[in-house]
Amino acid sequence: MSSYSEPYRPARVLLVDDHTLVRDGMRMHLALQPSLTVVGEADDGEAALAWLARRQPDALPDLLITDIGMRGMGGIALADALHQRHPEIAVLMLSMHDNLEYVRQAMRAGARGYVLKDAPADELLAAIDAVLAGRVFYSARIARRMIEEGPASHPLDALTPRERDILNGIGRGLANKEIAASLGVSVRTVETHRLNLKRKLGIEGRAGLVKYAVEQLGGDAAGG
Amino acid sequence: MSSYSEPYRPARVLLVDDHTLVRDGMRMHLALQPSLTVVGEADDGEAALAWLARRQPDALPDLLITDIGMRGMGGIALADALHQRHPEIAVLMLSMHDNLEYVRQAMRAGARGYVLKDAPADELLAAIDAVLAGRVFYSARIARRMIEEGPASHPLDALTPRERDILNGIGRGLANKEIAASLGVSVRTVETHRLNLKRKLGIEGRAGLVKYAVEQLGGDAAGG
DNA sequence: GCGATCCTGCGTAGTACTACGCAACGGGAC
DNA sequence: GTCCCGTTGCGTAGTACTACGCAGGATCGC
Repeated sequence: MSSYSEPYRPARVLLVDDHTLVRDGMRMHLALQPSLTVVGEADDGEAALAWLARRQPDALPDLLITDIGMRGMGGIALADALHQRHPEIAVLMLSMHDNLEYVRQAMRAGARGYVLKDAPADELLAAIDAVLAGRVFYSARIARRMIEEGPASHPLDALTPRERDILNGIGRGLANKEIAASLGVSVRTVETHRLNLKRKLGIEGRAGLVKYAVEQLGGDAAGG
Repeated sequence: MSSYSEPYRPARVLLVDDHTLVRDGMRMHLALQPSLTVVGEADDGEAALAWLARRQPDALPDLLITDIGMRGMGGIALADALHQRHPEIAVLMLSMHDNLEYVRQAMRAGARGYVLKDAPADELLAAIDAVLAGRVFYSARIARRMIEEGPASHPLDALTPRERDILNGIGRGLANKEIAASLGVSVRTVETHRLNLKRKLGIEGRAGLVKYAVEQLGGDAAGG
Protein backbone atom coordinates (compact mmCIF):
# COMPACT_ATOMS: atom_id res chain seq x y z
CA MET A 1 0.00 0.00 0.00
CA SER A 2 1.12 3.64 0.40
CA SER A 3 4.63 4.46 1.55
CA TYR A 4 4.85 7.24 4.11
CA SER A 5 7.86 9.51 4.41
CA GLU A 6 6.66 10.38 7.87
CA PRO A 7 7.17 7.86 10.67
CA TYR A 8 4.95 4.85 10.23
CA ARG A 9 1.47 5.26 11.66
CA PRO A 10 -1.32 2.70 11.40
CA ALA A 11 -4.32 3.88 9.41
CA ARG A 12 -7.15 4.95 11.69
CA VAL A 13 -10.49 3.31 11.02
CA LEU A 14 -14.01 4.21 12.13
CA LEU A 15 -16.52 1.35 11.98
CA VAL A 16 -20.20 2.10 11.41
CA ASP A 17 -22.74 -0.70 11.45
CA ASP A 18 -25.88 -1.25 13.43
CA HIS A 19 -25.17 -4.94 13.83
CA THR A 20 -23.00 -5.67 16.80
CA LEU A 21 -21.89 -8.97 15.37
CA VAL A 22 -20.71 -7.41 12.13
CA ARG A 23 -18.71 -4.80 14.01
CA ASP A 24 -17.21 -7.56 16.10
CA GLY A 25 -16.23 -9.52 13.05
CA MET A 26 -14.64 -6.52 11.43
CA ARG A 27 -12.83 -5.49 14.57
CA MET A 28 -11.42 -8.96 14.90
CA HIS A 29 -10.12 -9.02 11.36
CA LEU A 30 -8.70 -5.53 11.54
CA ALA A 31 -7.03 -6.19 14.87
CA LEU A 32 -4.88 -8.76 13.11
CA GLN A 33 -3.56 -6.08 10.75
CA PRO A 34 -0.72 -4.08 12.29
CA SER A 35 -1.25 -1.41 9.65
CA LEU A 36 -4.75 -0.62 10.93
CA THR A 37 -6.21 0.70 14.17
CA VAL A 38 -9.91 0.84 14.91
CA VAL A 39 -10.30 4.16 16.69
CA GLY A 40 -14.06 4.28 16.99
CA GLU A 41 -17.40 2.66 16.32
CA ALA A 42 -20.92 3.89 15.73
CA ASP A 43 -24.22 2.18 15.10
CA ASP A 44 -25.72 4.60 12.63
CA GLY A 45 -24.90 7.58 10.43
CA GLU A 46 -25.85 10.25 12.91
CA ALA A 47 -23.83 8.65 15.67
CA ALA A 48 -20.87 8.50 13.28
CA LEU A 49 -21.13 12.19 12.44
CA ALA A 50 -21.45 13.04 16.10
CA TRP A 51 -18.37 10.95 16.84
CA LEU A 52 -16.44 12.77 14.11
CA ALA A 53 -17.54 16.15 15.41
CA ARG A 54 -16.19 15.36 18.85
CA ARG A 55 -12.91 14.11 17.46
CA GLN A 56 -9.78 16.28 17.41
CA PRO A 57 -9.15 17.49 13.84
CA ASP A 58 -5.65 16.04 13.82
CA ALA A 59 -6.88 12.66 14.96
CA LEU A 60 -9.60 12.06 12.43
CA PRO A 61 -9.78 8.59 10.93
CA ASP A 62 -8.26 7.82 7.57
CA LEU A 63 -11.00 5.41 6.66
CA LEU A 64 -14.66 5.01 7.41
CA ILE A 65 -16.21 1.60 6.90
CA THR A 66 -19.97 1.79 6.96
CA ASP A 67 -22.96 -0.42 6.43
CA ILE A 68 -25.27 0.83 3.71
CA GLY A 69 -28.58 -0.03 5.36
CA MET A 70 -29.10 1.15 8.88
CA ARG A 71 -31.99 2.38 10.93
CA GLY A 72 -32.03 6.13 10.83
CA MET A 73 -29.28 7.65 8.73
CA GLY A 74 -27.90 5.06 6.34
CA GLY A 75 -24.51 4.64 4.76
CA ILE A 76 -25.23 6.60 1.59
CA ALA A 77 -26.35 9.72 3.43
CA LEU A 78 -23.38 9.33 5.76
CA ALA A 79 -20.94 9.02 2.88
CA ASP A 80 -22.50 12.07 1.28
CA ALA A 81 -22.22 14.16 4.43
CA LEU A 82 -18.70 13.00 5.15
CA HIS A 83 -17.53 13.53 1.61
CA GLN A 84 -18.57 17.17 1.79
CA ARG A 85 -16.93 17.88 5.14
CA HIS A 86 -13.89 15.62 4.97
CA PRO A 87 -13.24 14.50 1.41
CA GLU A 88 -9.84 13.21 2.49
CA ILE A 89 -11.41 10.42 4.55
CA ALA A 90 -11.85 7.29 2.48
CA VAL A 91 -15.25 5.61 2.63
CA LEU A 92 -15.73 1.89 2.18
CA MET A 93 -19.31 0.74 1.86
CA LEU A 94 -20.48 -2.57 3.28
CA SER A 95 -23.69 -4.08 2.02
CA MET A 96 -25.65 -7.27 1.78
CA HIS A 97 -27.20 -6.16 -1.49
CA ASP A 98 -25.59 -6.77 -4.83
CA ASN A 99 -28.12 -4.35 -6.32
CA LEU A 100 -26.11 -2.25 -8.72
CA GLU A 101 -28.27 0.78 -8.11
CA TYR A 102 -27.03 0.87 -4.52
CA VAL A 103 -23.50 0.61 -5.76
CA ARG A 104 -23.96 3.57 -8.06
CA GLN A 105 -25.61 5.63 -5.35
CA ALA A 106 -22.77 4.82 -2.99
CA MET A 107 -20.13 5.81 -5.50
CA ARG A 108 -22.01 8.99 -6.32
CA ALA A 109 -22.07 9.80 -2.60
CA GLY A 110 -18.30 9.58 -2.51
CA ALA A 111 -17.64 6.00 -1.42
CA ARG A 112 -14.47 4.51 -2.87
CA GLY A 113 -15.27 0.86 -2.33
CA TYR A 114 -18.23 -1.48 -2.08
CA VAL A 115 -17.91 -4.85 -0.34
CA LEU A 116 -20.61 -7.47 0.16
CA LYS A 117 -21.10 -8.89 3.62
CA ASP A 118 -21.10 -12.43 2.35
CA ALA A 119 -17.84 -11.93 0.50
CA PRO A 120 -14.74 -13.91 1.47
CA ALA A 121 -13.02 -12.40 4.48
CA ASP A 122 -9.88 -11.43 2.63
CA GLU A 123 -11.87 -9.27 0.26
CA LEU A 124 -12.46 -6.81 3.05
CA LEU A 125 -8.75 -6.43 3.66
CA ALA A 126 -8.05 -6.10 -0.06
CA ALA A 127 -10.73 -3.43 -0.27
CA ILE A 128 -9.25 -1.52 2.66
CA ASP A 129 -5.81 -1.57 1.10
CA ALA A 130 -7.23 -0.35 -2.19
CA VAL A 131 -9.28 2.55 -0.90
CA LEU A 132 -6.54 3.70 1.48
CA ALA A 133 -4.25 3.79 -1.53
CA GLY A 134 -6.76 5.97 -3.32
CA ARG A 135 -8.01 3.25 -5.59
CA VAL A 136 -11.53 2.01 -6.12
CA PHE A 137 -12.66 -1.46 -5.06
CA TYR A 138 -15.70 -3.56 -5.81
CA SER A 139 -16.52 -7.01 -4.47
CA ALA A 140 -15.93 -9.69 -7.06
CA ARG A 141 -19.64 -10.37 -7.51
CA ILE A 142 -20.35 -6.67 -7.98
CA ALA A 143 -17.60 -6.33 -10.55
CA ARG A 144 -18.93 -9.35 -12.41
CA ARG A 145 -22.46 -8.01 -12.48
CA MET A 146 -21.25 -4.64 -13.66
CA ILE A 147 -19.62 -6.33 -16.61
CA GLU A 148 -22.69 -8.44 -17.30
CA GLU A 149 -25.28 -5.70 -17.02
CA GLY A 150 -23.13 -2.94 -18.39
CA PRO A 151 -22.05 0.06 -16.41
CA ALA A 152 -25.17 2.15 -16.97
CA SER A 153 -27.90 -0.14 -18.13
CA HIS A 154 -30.10 0.21 -15.12
CA PRO A 155 -33.32 2.01 -16.00
CA LEU A 156 -33.22 4.01 -12.77
CA ASP A 157 -30.22 5.86 -14.12
CA ALA A 158 -32.41 7.28 -16.87
CA LEU A 159 -34.72 8.97 -14.37
CA THR A 160 -34.61 12.69 -13.78
CA PRO A 161 -34.31 13.98 -10.20
CA ARG A 162 -37.94 14.96 -10.16
CA GLU A 163 -38.99 11.54 -11.34
CA ARG A 164 -37.02 10.06 -8.48
CA ASP A 165 -38.96 12.27 -6.10
CA ILE A 166 -42.22 10.96 -7.47
CA LEU A 167 -40.98 7.36 -7.38
CA ASN A 168 -39.95 7.90 -3.80
CA GLY A 169 -43.41 9.11 -2.88
CA ILE A 170 -45.03 6.18 -4.65
CA GLY A 171 -42.76 3.79 -2.80
CA ARG A 172 -43.85 5.26 0.49
CA GLY A 173 -47.41 4.37 -0.32
CA LEU A 174 -48.59 7.90 -0.99
CA ALA A 175 -51.42 8.81 -3.36
CA ASN A 176 -50.82 11.28 -6.18
CA LYS A 177 -52.57 14.01 -4.21
CA GLU A 178 -50.25 13.49 -1.25
CA ILE A 179 -47.15 13.41 -3.41
CA ALA A 180 -48.27 16.62 -5.09
CA ALA A 181 -48.78 18.29 -1.72
CA SER A 182 -45.43 17.13 -0.40
CA LEU A 183 -43.61 18.50 -3.44
CA GLY A 184 -45.69 21.62 -3.78
CA VAL A 185 -46.89 20.91 -7.32
CA SER A 186 -50.24 20.06 -8.85
CA VAL A 187 -51.67 16.59 -9.10
CA ARG A 188 -51.49 16.84 -12.88
CA THR A 189 -47.75 17.28 -12.72
CA VAL A 190 -47.43 14.18 -10.60
CA GLU A 191 -49.58 12.32 -13.08
CA THR A 192 -47.35 13.41 -15.94
CA HIS A 193 -44.24 12.25 -14.12
CA ARG A 194 -45.96 9.03 -13.26
CA LEU A 195 -46.81 8.35 -16.87
CA ASN A 196 -43.24 9.09 -17.88
CA LEU A 197 -41.95 6.79 -15.15
CA LYS A 198 -44.04 3.93 -16.42
CA ARG A 199 -42.83 4.50 -19.95
CA LYS A 200 -39.20 4.70 -18.93
CA LEU A 201 -39.35 1.70 -16.67
CA GLY A 202 -41.53 -0.36 -18.97
CA ILE A 203 -44.20 -0.95 -16.36
CA GLU A 204 -47.87 -1.57 -17.02
CA GLY A 205 -50.69 -1.12 -14.56
CA ARG A 206 -50.84 1.08 -11.50
CA ALA A 207 -50.03 -1.56 -8.93
CA GLY A 208 -46.92 -2.50 -10.87
CA LEU A 209 -45.42 0.90 -10.39
CA VAL A 210 -46.07 0.86 -6.67
CA LYS A 211 -44.49 -2.58 -6.45
CA TYR A 212 -41.44 -1.42 -8.33
CA ALA A 213 -41.08 1.68 -6.19
CA VAL A 214 -41.45 -0.21 -2.92
CA GLU A 215 -38.84 -2.72 -3.99
CA GLN A 216 -36.42 0.01 -4.91
CA LEU A 217 -36.86 1.78 -1.59
CA GLY A 218 -37.75 -1.12 0.61
CA GLY A 219 -34.26 -2.47 0.84
CA ASP A 220 -32.42 0.25 2.63
CA ALA A 221 -34.91 2.55 4.28
CA ALA A 222 -37.69 0.26 5.44
CA GLY A 223 -35.68 -2.91 5.68
CA GLY A 224 -33.76 -3.79 8.72
CA MET B 1 -30.22 -38.45 25.26
CA SER B 2 -27.06 -37.20 26.92
CA SER B 3 -26.89 -37.78 30.64
CA TYR B 4 -24.70 -35.34 32.48
CA SER B 5 -23.10 -37.87 34.74
CA GLU B 6 -20.46 -38.05 32.02
CA PRO B 7 -17.42 -35.77 32.27
CA TYR B 8 -17.88 -32.12 31.41
CA ARG B 9 -17.95 -31.43 27.69
CA PRO B 10 -18.29 -28.02 26.02
CA ALA B 11 -21.49 -27.54 24.06
CA ARG B 12 -20.97 -28.02 20.33
CA VAL B 13 -22.19 -25.20 18.14
CA LEU B 14 -22.85 -25.02 14.40
CA LEU B 15 -22.88 -21.51 12.92
CA VAL B 16 -24.98 -20.79 9.85
CA ASP B 17 -24.91 -17.35 8.25
CA ASP B 18 -24.17 -16.19 4.74
CA HIS B 19 -22.29 -13.16 5.98
CA THR B 20 -18.68 -13.92 6.65
CA LEU B 21 -18.35 -10.98 8.98
CA VAL B 22 -21.24 -12.10 11.14
CA ARG B 23 -19.80 -15.60 11.45
CA ASP B 24 -16.47 -14.09 12.37
CA GLY B 25 -18.05 -11.94 15.04
CA MET B 26 -19.89 -14.88 16.50
CA ARG B 27 -16.89 -17.16 16.40
CA MET B 28 -14.86 -14.55 18.21
CA HIS B 29 -17.41 -14.19 20.99
CA LEU B 30 -17.94 -17.89 21.34
CA ALA B 31 -14.22 -18.62 21.40
CA LEU B 32 -14.05 -16.65 24.64
CA GLN B 33 -16.52 -19.03 26.25
CA PRO B 34 -14.88 -22.19 27.58
CA SER B 35 -18.29 -23.85 27.75
CA LEU B 36 -18.74 -23.64 23.97
CA THR B 37 -16.98 -25.05 20.93
CA VAL B 38 -17.74 -24.03 17.37
CA VAL B 39 -17.54 -27.31 15.49
CA GLY B 40 -18.73 -26.15 12.10
CA GLU B 41 -19.95 -23.37 9.89
CA ALA B 42 -22.20 -23.10 6.85
CA ASP B 43 -23.34 -20.27 4.68
CA ASP B 44 -26.88 -21.39 4.00
CA GLY B 45 -29.52 -23.87 5.06
CA GLU B 46 -28.68 -26.54 2.53
CA ALA B 47 -25.00 -26.43 3.35
CA ALA B 48 -25.91 -26.79 7.02
CA LEU B 49 -28.04 -29.86 6.38
CA ALA B 50 -25.30 -31.35 4.23
CA TRP B 51 -22.81 -30.69 7.01
CA LEU B 52 -25.09 -32.40 9.53
CA ALA B 53 -25.59 -35.38 7.24
CA ARG B 54 -21.83 -35.91 7.02
CA ARG B 55 -21.39 -35.61 10.75
CA GLN B 56 -21.05 -38.69 12.97
CA PRO B 57 -24.31 -39.18 14.89
CA ASP B 58 -22.51 -39.13 18.22
CA ALA B 59 -20.78 -35.87 17.38
CA LEU B 60 -23.76 -33.78 16.32
CA PRO B 61 -23.88 -30.22 17.62
CA ASP B 62 -25.95 -29.31 20.65
CA LEU B 63 -26.87 -25.95 19.25
CA LEU B 64 -27.42 -24.47 15.82
CA ILE B 65 -27.21 -20.71 15.49
CA THR B 66 -28.63 -19.57 12.18
CA ASP B 67 -29.41 -16.39 10.34
CA ILE B 68 -33.04 -16.10 9.33
CA GLY B 69 -32.54 -14.48 5.94
CA MET B 70 -30.12 -16.19 3.61
CA ARG B 71 -29.89 -16.72 -0.10
CA GLY B 72 -31.27 -20.10 -0.91
CA MET B 73 -32.60 -22.01 2.07
CA GLY B 74 -33.25 -19.62 4.93
CA GLY B 75 -33.22 -20.07 8.67
CA ILE B 76 -36.89 -20.89 9.07
CA ALA B 77 -36.82 -23.75 6.58
CA LEU B 78 -33.59 -24.96 8.13
CA ALA B 79 -35.05 -24.89 11.64
CA ASP B 80 -38.08 -26.74 10.37
CA ALA B 81 -36.01 -29.45 8.70
CA LEU B 82 -33.69 -29.80 11.65
CA HIS B 83 -36.50 -29.89 14.17
CA GLN B 84 -38.02 -32.88 12.42
CA ARG B 85 -34.80 -34.86 12.13
CA HIS B 86 -33.02 -33.83 15.30
CA PRO B 87 -35.43 -32.23 17.75
CA GLU B 88 -32.80 -32.49 20.46
CA ILE B 89 -30.61 -29.88 18.77
CA ALA B 90 -31.44 -26.42 20.03
CA VAL B 91 -31.95 -23.74 17.40
CA LEU B 92 -31.20 -20.08 18.01
CA MET B 93 -32.39 -17.71 15.32
CA LEU B 94 -30.43 -14.61 14.39
CA SER B 95 -32.18 -11.84 12.54
CA MET B 96 -31.94 -8.23 11.58
CA HIS B 97 -35.72 -7.92 11.52
CA ASP B 98 -37.76 -7.15 14.59
CA ASN B 99 -40.83 -8.11 12.58
CA LEU B 100 -42.92 -10.19 14.98
CA GLU B 101 -44.27 -12.29 12.14
CA TYR B 102 -40.78 -13.64 11.55
CA VAL B 103 -40.44 -14.38 15.24
CA ARG B 104 -43.63 -16.40 15.24
CA GLN B 105 -42.64 -18.30 12.13
CA ALA B 106 -39.28 -19.08 13.66
CA MET B 107 -40.81 -20.35 16.87
CA ARG B 108 -43.35 -22.40 14.94
CA ALA B 109 -40.46 -23.94 13.02
CA GLY B 110 -38.90 -25.09 16.27
CA ALA B 111 -36.47 -22.31 17.12
CA ARG B 112 -35.99 -21.77 20.84
CA GLY B 113 -34.54 -18.29 20.69
CA TYR B 114 -34.59 -15.17 18.55
CA VAL B 115 -31.79 -12.62 18.76
CA LEU B 116 -31.41 -9.41 16.77
CA LYS B 117 -28.14 -8.71 15.07
CA ASP B 118 -27.99 -5.20 16.43
CA ALA B 119 -28.56 -6.39 19.98
CA PRO B 120 -25.88 -5.89 22.63
CA ALA B 121 -23.19 -8.55 22.38
CA ASP B 122 -23.94 -10.12 25.74
CA GLU B 123 -27.48 -10.86 24.64
CA LEU B 124 -26.18 -13.51 22.30
CA LEU B 125 -24.41 -15.30 25.14
CA ALA B 126 -27.44 -14.99 27.37
CA ALA B 127 -29.56 -16.44 24.59
CA ILE B 128 -27.18 -19.36 24.09
CA ASP B 129 -27.23 -20.16 27.77
CA ALA B 130 -31.00 -20.03 27.82
CA VAL B 131 -31.69 -22.23 24.82
CA LEU B 132 -29.03 -24.79 25.84
CA ALA B 133 -30.79 -25.00 29.18
CA GLY B 134 -34.04 -25.71 27.36
CA ARG B 135 -35.48 -22.28 27.94
CA VAL B 136 -36.80 -19.80 25.41
CA PHE B 137 -35.09 -16.50 24.71
CA TYR B 138 -36.12 -13.34 22.90
CA SER B 139 -34.05 -10.23 22.33
CA ALA B 140 -35.09 -7.41 24.63
CA ARG B 141 -36.62 -5.39 21.81
CA ILE B 142 -38.58 -8.39 20.59
CA ALA B 143 -39.87 -9.10 24.06
CA ARG B 144 -40.91 -5.49 24.49
CA ARG B 145 -42.75 -5.44 21.19
CA MET B 146 -44.49 -8.69 22.03
CA ILE B 147 -45.78 -7.13 25.21
CA GLU B 148 -46.84 -3.99 23.39
CA GLU B 149 -48.55 -5.66 20.47
CA GLY B 150 -49.74 -8.72 22.31
CA PRO B 151 -48.62 -12.25 21.64
CA ALA B 152 -50.90 -12.91 18.68
CA SER B 153 -52.01 -9.51 17.56
CA HIS B 154 -50.21 -9.46 14.27
CA PRO B 155 -52.80 -8.50 11.72
CA LEU B 156 -51.60 -11.07 9.21
CA ASP B 157 -52.68 -13.80 11.60
CA ALA B 158 -56.24 -12.56 11.35
CA LEU B 159 -56.40 -12.96 7.60
CA THR B 160 -58.38 -15.76 6.02
CA PRO B 161 -56.72 -17.97 3.40
CA ARG B 162 -58.59 -16.26 0.61
CA GLU B 163 -57.52 -12.86 1.85
CA ARG B 164 -53.92 -14.05 1.76
CA ASP B 165 -54.43 -15.06 -1.86
CA ILE B 166 -55.63 -11.59 -2.68
CA LEU B 167 -52.79 -9.98 -0.72
CA ASN B 168 -50.38 -12.18 -2.57
CA GLY B 169 -51.74 -11.03 -5.91
CA ILE B 170 -51.56 -7.41 -4.84
CA GLY B 171 -47.98 -7.86 -3.75
CA ARG B 172 -47.10 -9.24 -7.17
CA GLY B 173 -48.31 -6.03 -8.68
CA LEU B 174 -51.48 -7.43 -10.23
CA ALA B 175 -54.64 -5.43 -10.84
CA ASN B 176 -57.96 -6.57 -9.40
CA LYS B 177 -59.02 -7.90 -12.76
CA GLU B 178 -55.89 -10.03 -13.02
CA ILE B 179 -56.23 -11.32 -9.49
CA ALA B 180 -59.83 -12.22 -10.18
CA ALA B 181 -58.83 -14.10 -13.32
CA SER B 182 -56.02 -15.95 -11.59
CA LEU B 183 -58.34 -17.09 -8.79
CA GLY B 184 -61.32 -17.75 -10.99
CA VAL B 185 -63.66 -15.33 -9.19
CA SER B 186 -65.29 -12.05 -10.12
CA VAL B 187 -63.70 -8.66 -9.77
CA ARG B 188 -66.33 -7.74 -7.21
CA THR B 189 -65.21 -10.55 -4.99
CA VAL B 190 -61.65 -9.35 -5.15
CA GLU B 191 -62.85 -5.86 -4.32
CA THR B 192 -64.70 -7.15 -1.30
CA HIS B 193 -61.64 -9.01 -0.04
CA ARG B 194 -59.55 -5.95 -0.70
CA LEU B 195 -61.84 -3.77 1.36
CA ASN B 196 -61.77 -6.30 4.17
CA LEU B 197 -57.98 -6.45 3.99
CA LYS B 198 -57.69 -2.72 4.39
CA ARG B 199 -60.02 -2.78 7.34
CA LYS B 200 -58.21 -5.63 9.03
CA LEU B 201 -54.79 -4.18 8.39
CA GLY B 202 -55.75 -0.61 9.15
CA ILE B 203 -54.52 0.70 5.83
CA GLU B 204 -55.81 3.75 4.02
CA GLY B 205 -55.41 4.49 0.35
CA ARG B 206 -54.83 2.10 -2.49
CA ALA B 207 -51.10 2.51 -2.78
CA GLY B 208 -50.72 1.76 0.91
CA LEU B 209 -52.13 -1.71 0.46
CA VAL B 210 -49.79 -2.47 -2.42
CA LYS B 211 -46.85 -1.23 -0.38
CA TYR B 212 -47.85 -3.42 2.54
CA ALA B 213 -48.30 -6.46 0.32
CA VAL B 214 -44.98 -6.01 -1.44
CA GLU B 215 -43.19 -5.66 1.87
CA GLN B 216 -44.80 -8.81 3.20
CA LEU B 217 -43.80 -10.82 0.16
CA GLY B 218 -40.49 -9.27 -0.70
CA GLY B 219 -39.30 -8.99 2.86
CA ASP B 220 -37.16 -12.12 2.78
CA ALA B 221 -34.46 -10.69 0.55
CA ALA B 222 -34.60 -7.19 1.97
CA GLY B 223 -32.61 -5.88 4.87
CA GLY B 224 -29.53 -3.89 5.67
C1' DG C 1 -80.26 -28.12 13.90
C1' DC C 2 -78.01 -23.50 14.75
C1' DG C 3 -74.84 -19.97 14.78
C1' DA C 4 -70.45 -18.33 13.25
C1' DT C 5 -67.36 -17.62 9.70
C1' DC C 6 -65.94 -17.51 5.09
C1' DC C 7 -66.40 -17.04 0.21
C1' DT C 8 -68.89 -15.39 -3.17
C1' DG C 9 -71.30 -11.73 -5.75
C1' DC C 10 -74.11 -7.41 -6.89
C1' DG C 11 -75.81 -2.15 -6.71
C1' DT C 12 -74.59 2.41 -6.33
C1' DA C 13 -71.73 6.56 -5.98
C1' DG C 14 -67.84 8.77 -5.66
C1' DT C 15 -62.80 9.17 -6.12
C1' DA C 16 -58.29 8.11 -8.12
C1' DC C 17 -55.48 6.84 -11.82
C1' DT C 18 -54.46 6.15 -16.91
C1' DA C 19 -53.33 7.67 -21.43
C1' DC C 20 -52.96 10.30 -24.62
C1' DG C 21 -51.86 15.33 -26.71
C1' DC C 22 -50.45 20.04 -26.05
C1' DA C 23 -47.79 24.00 -24.31
C1' DA C 24 -45.27 27.53 -21.59
C1' DC C 25 -41.02 28.45 -19.00
C1' DG C 26 -36.12 28.03 -17.63
C1' DG C 27 -31.42 26.16 -17.82
C1' DG C 28 -27.56 24.36 -20.29
C1' DA C 29 -25.22 22.96 -24.38
C1' DC C 30 -23.49 24.16 -28.82
C1' DG D 1 -29.15 32.85 -30.22
C1' DT D 2 -31.11 28.30 -30.88
C1' DC D 3 -32.09 23.78 -29.56
C1' DC D 4 -32.86 20.21 -26.30
C1' DC D 5 -34.52 18.79 -22.05
C1' DG D 6 -36.71 18.93 -17.70
C1' DT D 7 -40.47 20.68 -15.16
C1' DT D 8 -44.71 22.32 -14.78
C1' DG D 9 -49.58 22.31 -15.94
C1' DC D 10 -54.26 21.62 -18.41
C1' DG D 11 -58.19 19.09 -21.33
C1' DT D 12 -60.54 15.08 -22.22
C1' DA D 13 -62.04 10.30 -21.92
C1' DG D 14 -61.90 6.12 -20.25
C1' DT D 15 -60.70 2.71 -16.71
C1' DA D 16 -59.77 1.11 -12.02
C1' DC D 17 -60.46 1.33 -7.25
C1' DT D 18 -63.04 2.75 -2.93
C1' DA D 19 -66.66 2.41 0.34
C1' DC D 20 -70.52 1.39 1.83
C1' DG D 21 -74.64 -2.19 2.36
C1' DC D 22 -76.80 -6.59 1.40
C1' DA D 23 -77.24 -11.63 0.76
C1' DG D 24 -77.09 -16.64 -0.71
C1' DG D 25 -74.40 -20.93 -0.16
C1' DA D 26 -70.70 -23.81 2.12
C1' DT D 27 -68.43 -25.50 6.06
C1' DC D 28 -67.42 -26.31 10.75
C1' DG D 29 -68.19 -26.67 15.68
C1' DC D 30 -71.52 -27.29 19.42
